[in-house]
Amino acid sequence: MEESIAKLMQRKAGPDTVVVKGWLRTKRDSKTISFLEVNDGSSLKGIQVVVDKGTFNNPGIIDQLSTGCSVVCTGKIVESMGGSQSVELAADSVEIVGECPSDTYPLQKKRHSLEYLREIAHLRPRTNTIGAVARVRNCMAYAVHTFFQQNGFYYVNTPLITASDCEGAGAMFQVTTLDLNKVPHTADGAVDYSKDFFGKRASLTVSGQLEGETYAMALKNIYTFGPTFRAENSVTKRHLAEFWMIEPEMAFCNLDGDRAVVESFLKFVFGAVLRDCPDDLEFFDKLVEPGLIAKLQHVVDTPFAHLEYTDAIAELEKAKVQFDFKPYWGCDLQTEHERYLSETVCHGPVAVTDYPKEIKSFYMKANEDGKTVAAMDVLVPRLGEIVGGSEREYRYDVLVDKMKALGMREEDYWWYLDLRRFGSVPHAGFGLGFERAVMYATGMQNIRDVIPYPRAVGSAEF
RNA sequence: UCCCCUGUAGCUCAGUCGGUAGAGCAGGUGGCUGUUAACCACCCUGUCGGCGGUUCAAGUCCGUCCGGGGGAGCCA
Repeated sequence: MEESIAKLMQRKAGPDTVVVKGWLRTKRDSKTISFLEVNDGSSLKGIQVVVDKGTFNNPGIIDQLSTGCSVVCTGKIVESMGGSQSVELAADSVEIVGECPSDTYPLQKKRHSLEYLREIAHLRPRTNTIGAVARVRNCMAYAVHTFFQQNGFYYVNTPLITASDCEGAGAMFQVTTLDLNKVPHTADGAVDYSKDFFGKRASLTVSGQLEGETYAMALKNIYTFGPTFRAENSVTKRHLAEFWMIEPEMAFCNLDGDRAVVESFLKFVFGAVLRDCPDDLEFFDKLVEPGLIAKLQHVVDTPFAHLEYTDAIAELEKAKVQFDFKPYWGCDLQTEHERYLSETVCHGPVAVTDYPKEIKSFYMKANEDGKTVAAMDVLVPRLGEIVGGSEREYRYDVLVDKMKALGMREEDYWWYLDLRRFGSVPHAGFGLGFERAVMYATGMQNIRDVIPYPRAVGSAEF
């Protein structure tokens, strides 16, 4: 394996000949000397390659170098005379691997708008911002697996194509091989899905939770981490049609246990970014969200507060600030409420639990009071909700009654109900939208800038 | 789906009361310098998103369609 530029720049000056491969970000020329900044994505800042035209064997090549071209440079690591880097490469040779015509190359040595970069999503990872996002995203994905693996969770791959509409979490994308110009019909005029690929109507999954629960009933602690799809007709900076979700599920676990896992999980993931991506975070802190590092450090250092929904509403009702939406018992918390609870009441992350059953999903465990369910949202400063979770209803009769009340058909969930018939145990879990977490860690304001190729309504270029 | 904003040079944007378009950056040329988004001078660059309308005259006003952004709803 070749040494990355990030590794090379940690070296001390030495007599060894080293090779630098990467893309030219900028060239600063003078009569006798030329400075090249070469980046290979291993760090925000590239290595400075210095060409002394007097001793260089191929000075003509310098004129052919332009922003974006790929190069192979060989030379020795030397101490830098400039102020912005400790070492640099004194080049013996520079070779152009792929040229990059400057009159048509869409990226320039200047700041571009993120909107413009979205139009050239295939080139934008070469920019500072999107490159840094990619490294932070990678760090977080690795940390997610590390956290669960270290704590005895098994990684379960739940299906992407499903025939069940989990919890009605959102509009679904239909999956079919039927000829849309010749859709087969049954005698009563409905679409005849028995002729379709799966013999029944199928869709892309909106959540792997129900399938995840089945494996938690065997492996005790599991997690999923994969793509999820919502055909929601919403174009916002916080929604995607295709996004990645993390959904752990723990058997023999109640809501308090769930809350404890969330807290250590979030602290671990954000802690990993603080530890492993300091340069990228500094960049985001400086140019994207001032105070970002302090915000993340605060999440890592502060014990999460805990408020029951009823107490949270009481706090909101006595708040001195004017909300756009007046809070009352039974209302769903608006983002403004969530931020107030986290920022003003708790001064840090807070888990709000025990919500009214009417505003939560069918599978959440009913509490003794008959009014609330064992649900939990983790709220963080500046963002609001970052995680939603619950203890699941594990009592067969209670669950069936609830489904009936909602008009759900038992036979559609026969396998899910089987879990409550055969060795049922209290269990709990939560879901985290990975891109939302990456937004929080980077300060990026639009979800389309934290995933390589965003899919949204009317937008699936590339 | 609803509401608001927006579309002008390769990029970021200005363009007043309607009178046939301008700056910075990028690019080109030359100069200068161990430079750091280098710097200095000069030069080049336009179906003003599309279509239609009002007007002597439309980048500017009106209608409509398309693209982009933000908010609401819904959520992860």
